[in-house]
Amino acid sequence: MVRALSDDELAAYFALRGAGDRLQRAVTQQLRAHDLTEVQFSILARLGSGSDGIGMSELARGLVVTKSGLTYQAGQLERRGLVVRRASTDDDRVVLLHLTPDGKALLARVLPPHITLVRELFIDRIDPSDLAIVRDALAQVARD
Amino acid sequence: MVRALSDDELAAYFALRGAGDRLQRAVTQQLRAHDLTEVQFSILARLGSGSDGIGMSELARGLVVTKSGLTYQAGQLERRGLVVRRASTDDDRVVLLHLTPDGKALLARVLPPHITLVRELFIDRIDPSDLAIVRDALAQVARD
DNA sequence: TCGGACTCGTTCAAATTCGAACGATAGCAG
DNA sequence: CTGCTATCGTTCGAATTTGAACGAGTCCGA
Repeated sequence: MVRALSDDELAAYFALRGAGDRLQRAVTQQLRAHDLTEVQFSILARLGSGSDGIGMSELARGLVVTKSGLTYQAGQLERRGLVVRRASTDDDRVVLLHLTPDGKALLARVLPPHITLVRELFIDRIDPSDLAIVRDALAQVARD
Repeated sequence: MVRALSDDELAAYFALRGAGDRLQRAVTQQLRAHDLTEVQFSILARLGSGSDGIGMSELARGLVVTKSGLTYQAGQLERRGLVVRRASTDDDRVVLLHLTPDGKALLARVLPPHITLVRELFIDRIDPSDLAIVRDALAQVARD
């Protein structure tokens, strides 16, 4: 038998979905001004967070996209000169994706308003003393 | 000047995205056994939560989908006999979407495992004494 | 070293999604 | 009542996303 969700539990679940949707909508809309989709931004942001390139499969696992979807978007970004593909020296099967200088420059333009948006919609709406609780709780959900 | 996000804030942001993605992946995979996409399930679930039909635009606003996307999916569900379109008596522009008996039956089959999944991945991972805090915090984010 | 199982990134066709139209209806100020 | 504006759901073409192949490379036990 399945135990139904209590009102509190249901409300928490809806709040999680609602918060995610809300943030996604706002981010998507903001990115459109820079001709970037959410997926494309995620790729650039992930590449920008480290100094080395990232393999396609590893990248696809981190984002919410299939390998073939990433192949397509990597092509779009490469066509715009924001990203380059390079062969891996370690593993001949692997294609490493790297940011170009143009890609870094675009990321540098897009990131500040993105951070402002996250602050406005997420961080600033949570009581600072609750933030650690929320962070830890959500991290448990995200955990594999 | 944009104030950067602190480590804690950034971790909270990533945790939110991670939690949402994690849940979405698991739900999507589970629904595939019933030949339903996440969007289709959302439509059925929303229709099932009330006894009256819901207008297309109102429905689209609640879900993360455009009006034209909803037109398409409503067509898919109608083709499978899970849903029917009816004219609204109040407003001739409005098309009300209703669950059919088959739609209700399918929803009744899909909901229990869905609830079990939500419990397993979300509710049970959060300390019960923290749940209210998480719920309220996320509700603030979801708020318009 | 061989062979089988796995992972890599890509290709392809099909399914889905989007945004910009559009015709029809509602609501409201004058 | 008459315009004007907004909202309704749909259509259309283009863009994106998916899943199932595939060829190539890696790994590991026999």
